[in-house]
Amino acid sequence: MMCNTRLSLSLGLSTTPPHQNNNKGKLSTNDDNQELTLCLSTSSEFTNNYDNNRINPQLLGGVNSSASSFSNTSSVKRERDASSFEEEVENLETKKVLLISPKGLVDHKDDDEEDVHDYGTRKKLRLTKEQSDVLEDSFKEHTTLNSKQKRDLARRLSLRPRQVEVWFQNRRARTKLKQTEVNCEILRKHYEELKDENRKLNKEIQKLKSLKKSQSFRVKLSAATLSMCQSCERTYNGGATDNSTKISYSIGDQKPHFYGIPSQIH
DNA sequence: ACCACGCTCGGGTTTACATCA
DNA sequence: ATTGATGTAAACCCGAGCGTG
Repeated sequence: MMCNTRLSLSLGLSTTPPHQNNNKGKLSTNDDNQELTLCLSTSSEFTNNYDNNRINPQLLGGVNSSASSFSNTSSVKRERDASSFEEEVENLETKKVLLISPKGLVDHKDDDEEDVHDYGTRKKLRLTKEQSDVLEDSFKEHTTLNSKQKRDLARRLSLRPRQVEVWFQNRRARTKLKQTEVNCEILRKHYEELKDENRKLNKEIQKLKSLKKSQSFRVKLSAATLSMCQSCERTYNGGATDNSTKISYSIGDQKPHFYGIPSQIH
């Protein structure tokens, strides 16, 4: 257990870290922070103070101006079960020393405010099995939530509506990703089939080419039996009488014109 | 019609945490 | 027992679209 006692004293106007700003990324000043606060606690107590009672980390840490400036904390044991706000306040009351302006400590966190570690790093809540199951069941019924459904679900699961909203957003993203993977696999199989078909067709082409070659060889052997091509009327007449092997060549035509051979090419 | 505002969503990213070698 | 790599998922950021006053 960490017992590094920390003493923090800060004074003055501070800027809310972007990551905890409700206005998503837009920096804003918080006039309410114009207060003098002195906190004495262990590091884990700092966590509780900030997570549950919304002390601005600027007030705890002092002069830093970004969330990452507070991230040098050791890992904090995650809280699987959401404890009630009252319990947290009670814990705080026994641990903290608050000299001036308790406002920051006693304000209940808003729906959109997230949990953060001491010094401003966000704390990641793991949903319990039961919470996940309920959310999954709800997702099966409807992949999006209206405000009332969200609130009801949040109340039922002791979560903030924002957490329910985020869960559904991430769940939809996961579903889509999975579907994309399935589609990708289908396309891959289709591609393999086409490749296979293409290979077969190429084989067929090679067969035909070799057949054509052998036929052309036969033509050479029976060159003397050529006769007129009826379509182009160009003649290389060898005077043969057997028209089963007759062939004629046309000027400007690469393809030989066959006679007597069942309509293979012409 | 235009504007400001709030809300929600999708897509992408960050990061706390768990697990495993 | 410790540690680094890796995967997962909660939380976040941002831009876009829509409804409303």
